[in-house]
Amino acid sequence: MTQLRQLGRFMQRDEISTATVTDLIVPDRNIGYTKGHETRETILRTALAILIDEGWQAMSMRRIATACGLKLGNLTYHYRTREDLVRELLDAVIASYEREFVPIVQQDGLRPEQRLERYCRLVLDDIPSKKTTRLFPELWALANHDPFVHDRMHELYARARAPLDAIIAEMRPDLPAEHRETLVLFISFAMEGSTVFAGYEKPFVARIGLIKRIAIGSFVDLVRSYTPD
Amino acid sequence: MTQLRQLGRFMQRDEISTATVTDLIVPDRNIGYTKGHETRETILRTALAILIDEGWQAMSMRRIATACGLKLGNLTYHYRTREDLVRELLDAVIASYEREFVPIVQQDGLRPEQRLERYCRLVLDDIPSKKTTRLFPELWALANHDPFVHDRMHELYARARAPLDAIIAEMRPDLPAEHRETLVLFISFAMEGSTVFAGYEKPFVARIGLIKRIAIGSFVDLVRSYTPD
Amino acid sequence: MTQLRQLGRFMQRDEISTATVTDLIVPDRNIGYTKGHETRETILRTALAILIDEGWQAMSMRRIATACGLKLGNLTYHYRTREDLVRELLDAVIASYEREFVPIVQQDGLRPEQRLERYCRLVLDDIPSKKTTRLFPELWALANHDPFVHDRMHELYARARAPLDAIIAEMRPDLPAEHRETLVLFISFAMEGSTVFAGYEKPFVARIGLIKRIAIGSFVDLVRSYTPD
Amino acid sequence: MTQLRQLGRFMQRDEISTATVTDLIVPDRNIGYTKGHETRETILRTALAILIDEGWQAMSMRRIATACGLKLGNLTYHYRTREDLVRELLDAVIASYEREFVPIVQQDGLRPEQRLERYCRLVLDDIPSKKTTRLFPELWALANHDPFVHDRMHELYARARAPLDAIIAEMRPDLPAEHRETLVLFISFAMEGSTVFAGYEKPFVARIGLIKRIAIGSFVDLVRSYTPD
DNA sequence: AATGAATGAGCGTTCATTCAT
DNA sequence: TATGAATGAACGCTCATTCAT
Repeated sequence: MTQLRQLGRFMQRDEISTATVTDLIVPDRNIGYTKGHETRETILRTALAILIDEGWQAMSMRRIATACGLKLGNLTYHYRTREDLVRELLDAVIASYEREFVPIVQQDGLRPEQRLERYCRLVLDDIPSKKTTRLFPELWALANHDPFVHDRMHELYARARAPLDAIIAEMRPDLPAEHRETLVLFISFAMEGSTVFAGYEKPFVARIGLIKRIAIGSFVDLVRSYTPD
Repeated sequence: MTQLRQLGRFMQRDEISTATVTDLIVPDRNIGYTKGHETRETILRTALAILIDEGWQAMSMRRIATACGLKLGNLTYHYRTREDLVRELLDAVIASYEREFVPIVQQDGLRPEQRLERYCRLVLDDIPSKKTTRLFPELWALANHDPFVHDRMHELYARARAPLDAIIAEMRPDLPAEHRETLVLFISFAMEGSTVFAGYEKPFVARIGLIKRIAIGSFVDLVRSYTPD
Repeated sequence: MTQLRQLGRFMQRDEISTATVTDLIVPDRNIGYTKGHETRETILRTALAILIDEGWQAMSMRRIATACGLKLGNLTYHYRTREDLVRELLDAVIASYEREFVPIVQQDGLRPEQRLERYCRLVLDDIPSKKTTRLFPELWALANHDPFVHDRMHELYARARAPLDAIIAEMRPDLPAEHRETLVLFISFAMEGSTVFAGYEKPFVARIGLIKRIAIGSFVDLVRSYTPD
Repeated sequence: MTQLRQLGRFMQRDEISTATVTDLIVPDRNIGYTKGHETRETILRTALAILIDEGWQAMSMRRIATACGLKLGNLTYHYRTREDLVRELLDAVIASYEREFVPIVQQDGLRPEQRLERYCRLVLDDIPSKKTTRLFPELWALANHDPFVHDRMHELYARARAPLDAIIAEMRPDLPAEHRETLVLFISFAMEGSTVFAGYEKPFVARIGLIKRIAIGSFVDLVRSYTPD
């Protein structure tokens, strides 16, 4: 349990993998002043990197400040409270996932089955990334005790499920909405569950290929053959 | 973000749901001295209750001590460091899950398909319990940054998968081990994934019945019809 | 003890009672540039309102700035240091009291006793105002640790006593100066003392009428019948 | 305004006048452990000394800790929050005043007028003490924004007025209660008002003798001759 | 087995002030 | 005039840990 503290103590700025999280877009509040905007971007990127590398508890204001090369006082100038920072961070992170996943299945010219397969493949391809593997379990844990995280996270998931719902509606126009939605739900969280087992540095990450095949095959069969009884 | 603090401020000892977690067994190191043993049990039970009710960060030594009615000094007598306490807590929690799940499928006289269904049903029935919904995401997050938690948790999962592996081996003796294991893995984490969406106080907890039916049907189909190609 | 913080959190700009303190006159240092002068006036008025509503500690540069709708940087342009602001604020506040009280007794055609009564009545009428009740105890406390406040405040009191001294000199030309001055002093601080008990929102504010009658009667008797022995 | 900070910076432990405030009685919570009790006594005495010497704002947890020779962590062990400390401090301070003033007039064998004179003399004798001069204005200012201080303080004053009420009831059994109480009130706050003018290091401290004579004479006359009309 | 006492580090936050633009 | 940015110090508080009794 103590390795976190030790990490925090000895880790230098450069060791943090900010490079892996470059797609955060920070709202530009003071148009015309680019400096502050860049600083806020750096802050969020660094905070996310710490969150990913060392976990929620390590992501303290002081830790973020030193990792950014900022003084604590200046960090609180840009984000007056930790809560402000966390909220904007979550907004940015979640927005980045939305940007990534929503346009996935808008590629026309594919049959719905192919689009289903493609959707699942893209989701499962993302699982073993360090960012996803580390970030989401953190969010799941936080969501249990923090309504804001809970709501934002399930909002993201709802949007991520929308294209899947559209695909299945095409494949199975006969299904009542509730059954269709629950199929979508099942497929969605069956894939999410793989994070803990086949994610970054997880025991079965090497088997992700076979897992993917089994999962996608199973999902396609399910959608094809499901009957509400 | 602040609700933890507020909970901590207003929550009284009695409100903690120790009642829901009565099945912890603490190793009795001092045979004959039952008092200390009971105290250690109370400590772990209380710690778990806090972990479940308020999250990992709230589970501080002070918090545990006051919730137990112990003085801090006495708590550190029983568990010299927080790490000691956490390790024994995780051991006890994980052992309790093992006691719960391992004997599940040893009921003879059932066909393997029935046992598969039964296994999945039992696992999914446990998902919406407060204890499971709150505890496991916490473990998943911790496992990302703490090798001890990582190892103990995956050890638990490995044991939990063993009966499923036996069932599928019976159903599909033709399958190579790797394929069989991966099927088991997929079924296992597909169910785990439901925690975040259909667990205690989660948005789709009401739909757990339909989810269960879809999941089990899908798993049975999968095991029956899977071909390694 | 925490209500200040809560006040600070929830109070909006408009709730501050700037309306009650409109009689501040700020020295215009840049004749011709009225904009800055108006800004300085707004700043002082707002600062006073905060001082009255929330106390000395709440009157921070940031708090004043946001309450004024100014940016902190701009506030420090107008008042380079907090000390500058405080000094000018005190000067303005004290000057406003001087403007209020000095002309009180210059109304001719009244007998000295009537003017004494009138003076006391005016002073006592002012006691239950929010401004006076809140401001003066703050000044008394500050004066104990800050020579500037001490000196400015007693300068104000000295000027406020002057008309009273004139009245009593008329009524009792026989009294030696020291005795007359001490009578003035006694009457003066006997009235000041009522602030804490019968001021704004104080326990005996409802009894201010009877208090006034007792006080004035007592003072008139005292001046009439006092003998140095 | 800056001298407070400088005082805080350069003042050493020994310079604080703890000697002037030795009559605080701290509730003994852990019977048997005298060490902690002594520590808490020292803490309150030191806190009071700082409050008197440097004012409310200077009485920070860090300031108190260093002035006591304690570490901050240890101070918060004895008083978990500043609020706890402040409350116990005020309770102790106010209790000490009660111990001092309540038994004043229980000395029998004196005529009521003599007891009235004696009461006023004792109150006025206390005014120029550093402790009283410094402490009460601080309380008055705090009471304006803090209901706890407000209530405790006026509770003290109510008890302090009780003996005076008894005396006047003896002298003037003909007076209705409300008139008697208001007389008491007037006498009481007329004396309190002298704090700001004739207290410790105040401009008219040298004239306290004459003030005392005028005040007491005036009060005796008032009680004797007051008519409700 | 239990308690009180103490330490040192860290937390989030507020603040007065300075300065470049 | 006015704004954004930054600094350094202090604040109240929580924490894991150690130790004498």
